[in-house]
Amino acid sequence: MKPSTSIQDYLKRIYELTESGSPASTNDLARELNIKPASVTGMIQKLASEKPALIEYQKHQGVTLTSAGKKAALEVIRHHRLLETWLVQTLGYSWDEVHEEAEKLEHVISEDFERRIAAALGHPLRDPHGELIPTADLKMPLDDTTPLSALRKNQSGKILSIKGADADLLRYLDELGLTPNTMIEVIDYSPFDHNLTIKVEKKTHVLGLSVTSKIFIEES
Amino acid sequence: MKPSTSIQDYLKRIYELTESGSPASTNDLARELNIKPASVTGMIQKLASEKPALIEYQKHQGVTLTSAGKKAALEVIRHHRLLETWLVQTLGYSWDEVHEEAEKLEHVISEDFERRIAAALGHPLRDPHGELIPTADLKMPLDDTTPLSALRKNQSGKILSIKGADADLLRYLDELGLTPNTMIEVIDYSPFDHNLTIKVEKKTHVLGLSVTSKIFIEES
DNA sequence: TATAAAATTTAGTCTTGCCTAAATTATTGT
DNA sequence: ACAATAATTTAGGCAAGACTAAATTTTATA
Ligand SMILES: [Mn+2]
Ligand SMILES: [Mn+2]
Ligand SMILES: [Mn+2]
Ligand SMILES: [Mn+2]
Repeated sequence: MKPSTSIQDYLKRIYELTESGSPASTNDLARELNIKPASVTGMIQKLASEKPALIEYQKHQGVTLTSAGKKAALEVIRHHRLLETWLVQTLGYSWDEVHEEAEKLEHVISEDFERRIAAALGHPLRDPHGELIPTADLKMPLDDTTPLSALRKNQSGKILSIKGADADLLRYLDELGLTPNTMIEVIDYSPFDHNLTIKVEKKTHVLGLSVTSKIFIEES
Repeated sequence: MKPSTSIQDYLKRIYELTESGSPASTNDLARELNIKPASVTGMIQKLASEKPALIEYQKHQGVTLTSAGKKAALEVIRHHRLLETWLVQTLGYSWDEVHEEAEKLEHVISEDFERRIAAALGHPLRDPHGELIPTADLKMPLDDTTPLSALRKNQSGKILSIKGADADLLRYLDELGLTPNTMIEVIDYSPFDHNLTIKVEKKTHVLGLSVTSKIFIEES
């Protein structure tokens, strides 16, 4: 059985929150999903007791995905990222507008639809934010990527992706020319506030940690 | 508030069943929606007591749409038909494949998405089955159309539309070349079984009532 | 190491939309 | 007119997925 829209959203968030390696906490999930923590506990318990279980869960210890759960999560993420790519390419959406639409469509498109848009787009590797698109057999490609916040003076590289769906941030970055495939160089670093001064296309900008932690770089 | 997916499907079916003028019965609705009659009664009572009411209802008398209900129905129908048109045009779906996909997408696309596909398609008047697409301000255009089953020997005309979503029928009609905009002529009529012999592109076919009642003609 | 604060879980409730079984109302054939 | 049949409604239940309030557990702090 295909998981419900609700469950698909839980699994997707759990995937994202556990990418770092550590389990996802009830509260983090509640925040990301805009659902009260008590309700999240309920759903977590349900997902852990499905057969096969979609998540691994021990009281108060947070959750991780089982391989069944991971597969279901990657399915949704593939839909989401293909849809975003497709909306931008064929309907002229801008990269800050697509997320909400894809968030709803991802749950209802058929596998046939997925194949058709993937083929029409030429089986793209990344979505409009530079995020990797899981393959048709539901493997997430590997990526050698560093958050911009980890770079220091004189380091440089190419922007690969922007994490997160904050439309305001995306519009801001767009104005500064900070989009995927752009080359940047770190000019300066302020140790106390973690601000980075970077150079992009002859211009310099000072960016705070809330921005630099969302931008991912391929170092050069 | 936007009606739920369930309610949207009820309103759409009620619209279709009441196009003839007579109210839609509980049983007809139950059959069309694949929902048990008892459940339909429950939903009907709910829709009739919303404020504003979406349907008009008197016990045992069937239902009709109020103007609010009709507007909501036309909204869904517009989505459905634009989506079908778009899936055929941009993703190469055939006319017998699109219905199911549109049936799910119609409930989740945004008004922005609707505007974008309408514009991208050049504001089409009809969907791939020849059905009229409600306008952006939610009026259903008028159509001077006759079911093929009402034509008799020597009458002729152009196929405007095929009613209903039966994929097998659509594939069959496709093979015979009976698609919208095709000219046909009635060669013979059998009064007992209501079979019609028609000529299409030099070929003749004998069609029963279950087929001819689904094909709508502009007489010439 | 004892509290205080924060995170998490439990318990109980609500809404939506469906179901079955039983009761009621309408229609039909004689 | 009246029984049989068909259509519809009522009554009672269930599952999903959310919520609030209260209890519990963990973690942080003094
Ligand atoms: Mn898929
Ligand atoms: Mn979603
Ligand atoms: Mn539908
Ligand atoms: Mn609309």
